Amino acid sequence: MDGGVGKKGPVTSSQVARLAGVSQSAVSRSFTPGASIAPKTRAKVLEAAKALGYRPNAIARSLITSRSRIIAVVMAYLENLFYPDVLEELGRRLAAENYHLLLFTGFKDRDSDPVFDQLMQYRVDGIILASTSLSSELSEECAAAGIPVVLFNRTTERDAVSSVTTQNREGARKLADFLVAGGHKTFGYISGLENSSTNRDRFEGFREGLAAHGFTDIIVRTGNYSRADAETAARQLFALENRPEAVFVANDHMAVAVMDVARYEFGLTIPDDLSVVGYDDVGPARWPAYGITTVTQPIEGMVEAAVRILMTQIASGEMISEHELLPGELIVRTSAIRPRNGIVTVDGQNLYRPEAQ
Amino acid sequence: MDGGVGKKGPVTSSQVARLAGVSQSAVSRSFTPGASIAPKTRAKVLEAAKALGYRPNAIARSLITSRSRIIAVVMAYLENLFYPDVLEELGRRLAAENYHLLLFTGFKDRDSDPVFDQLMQYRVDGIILASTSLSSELSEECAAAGIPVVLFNRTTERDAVSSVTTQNREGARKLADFLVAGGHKTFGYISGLENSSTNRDRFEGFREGLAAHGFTDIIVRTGNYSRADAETAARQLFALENRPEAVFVANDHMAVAVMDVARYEFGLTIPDDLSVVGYDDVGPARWPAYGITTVTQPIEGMVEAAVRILMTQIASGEMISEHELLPGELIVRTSAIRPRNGIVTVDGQNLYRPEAQ
DNA sequence: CTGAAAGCGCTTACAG
DNA sequence: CTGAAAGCGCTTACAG
Repeated sequence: MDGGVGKKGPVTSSQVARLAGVSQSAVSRSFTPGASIAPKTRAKVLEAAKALGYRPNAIARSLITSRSRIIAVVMAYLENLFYPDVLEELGRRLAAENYHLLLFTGFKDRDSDPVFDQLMQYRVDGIILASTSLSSELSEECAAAGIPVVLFNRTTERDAVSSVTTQNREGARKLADFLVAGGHKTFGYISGLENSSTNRDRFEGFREGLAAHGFTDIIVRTGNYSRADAETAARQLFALENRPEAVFVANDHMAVAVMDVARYEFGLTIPDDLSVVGYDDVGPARWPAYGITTVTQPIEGMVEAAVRILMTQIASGEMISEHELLPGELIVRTSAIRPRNGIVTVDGQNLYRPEAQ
Repeated sequence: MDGGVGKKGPVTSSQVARLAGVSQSAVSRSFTPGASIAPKTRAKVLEAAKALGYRPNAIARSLITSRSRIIAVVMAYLENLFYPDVLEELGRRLAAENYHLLLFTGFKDRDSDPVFDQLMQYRVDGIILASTSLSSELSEECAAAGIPVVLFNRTTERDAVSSVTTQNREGARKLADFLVAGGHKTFGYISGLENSSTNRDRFEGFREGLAAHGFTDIIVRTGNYSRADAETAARQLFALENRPEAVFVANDHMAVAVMDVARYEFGLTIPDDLSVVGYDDVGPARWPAYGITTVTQPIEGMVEAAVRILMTQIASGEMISEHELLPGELIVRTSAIRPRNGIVTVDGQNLYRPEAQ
């Protein structure tokens, strides 16, 4: 019997109590931080617990405290490396708060019902929602059920549900400024999912930015945040007689695909024949083969905010929504022609900050 | 009160029972597939449940059945896209089996104790372990505690714990054959984590394969499965006076970094100046910028096997270990000089199958 | 500081 | 097919 773990399944607090010669309550108190228990008693209990290999049953504890210490993370697809990065940071952060991460992924991002049902059955303490199509439906259902929800990297019209995003509109406007300052005259946009708030904000910011300089024509194609669709969109765009000089792709994940199509199918040289800018500052954007000029989304800050909002709401029991809006930075690399002015170097990174001059 | 969900928290089976005019047992039976309940009674119950927005409390159910229907997935890092792909497939597959996925990630892959403690407290029904450093320790602790474990993409010396891997040794041998057939005479290897079984198998297969053709010298550098370390290793390798003509990088994730260093820091043309082969067939390996000649690891098959092994063990209660060893295919792309013979095209993919001739 | 007792929301023999 | 009752492993007033 290594460590006292026998065939009869996990050890219970009563078994520990018997061995330690105390009541079952005393065992429970020994494992509850801040409970009123004599140090001596506690020591006896911990010794017995160790001898038997006892660990409190979190399921039983949940039932009585009606706190599962589980946070559900809904992330339909992980194809875009941005999300695995977020997931890793969430794992770290939630563990630090002594919470656990129940992951919902790999489902066809259409109907929320099955997912919602599971969430409810496990009485999760909170939900982080990073799935575009599901957002509105699911978040309303959860809010109605009194479960704290934070939308991650997206918002809905309803103000009542908390969200963490970055300043997509401002970021996209900066990209427009950057491209105009670089001397480009014609522009294309390869969009993400058309009903996603992030896509809308990025497109609007881009349009506003260009309009401010008198450019009102943007050739738009749809990439749906997927590599395959982005490739198709790029093919359409580059086959055009009047191919735009600069293309803003709604995220880096697609921008990589767009650059591949430009180079390997159309023989274009980047940035001489075509400038490409993206969004997110995801891994491949930093690889020399791509060197994408892009706007960062600060994952650590976003995750920290999401967890903080959730913890606050769980602790207070109040459903007061918060909206955290973090800034992003335009990082200048090699995928687009650079303007003469406005680029500053900070910590070895080239940033576009025209206002700093 | 939308849907009957009021302030007093989730609805219980007793409340449904009262509304439906039946016993609480009857409500429970209505939600238990195969339980003995009259269709009429069940209809009444379901109606009442719907009116109140009732969902069975999975926590309470777990407590009594001592089945949590939760599978823990331990995956220290998600930097290598292979793992997010696995995770997505696991999400799909486990959901199909009506299981849930508790994810442990983002921890410093050193000491297993905190992770193990959490696993135990939640009484997970099974564990899928895809973290190199933790494997041996954690898997033994879990086995001792009677929790089914499957090692994913790794094995330990102890035969007692189940595992799912691909034929790394055979795959690496094929790569050696391929490179020799391509006319290469000098060889390098950039390794993964040196204590990982996968790395050991790949290296041994490679060495055996080369030795069979009379090549016994391999210049080895350590990449630890990380991009940063792989870059350093590549720099060392390429700075050598007698740089090898062909390099086998232990996985595609690192191979991308190695190719970047070769091209952008050493000005090498691939494959004219240098042949690179990898392993896994991960996303970027398929991008035209890399086109890595590599050996596949069939994610769907691996996940299917891992889940199947777990389900079997959970159902039987027996701790009989299984070892699933899936084959991989050598896919020929553009990162290495091709041999004249042995390449066949199947479903639009070029495979190296010299024996098929 | 401690123990006896109630109770969290279910499942499941048991008796009818 | 149905209901009353026991019990899963805990936490937490309550009384001492």
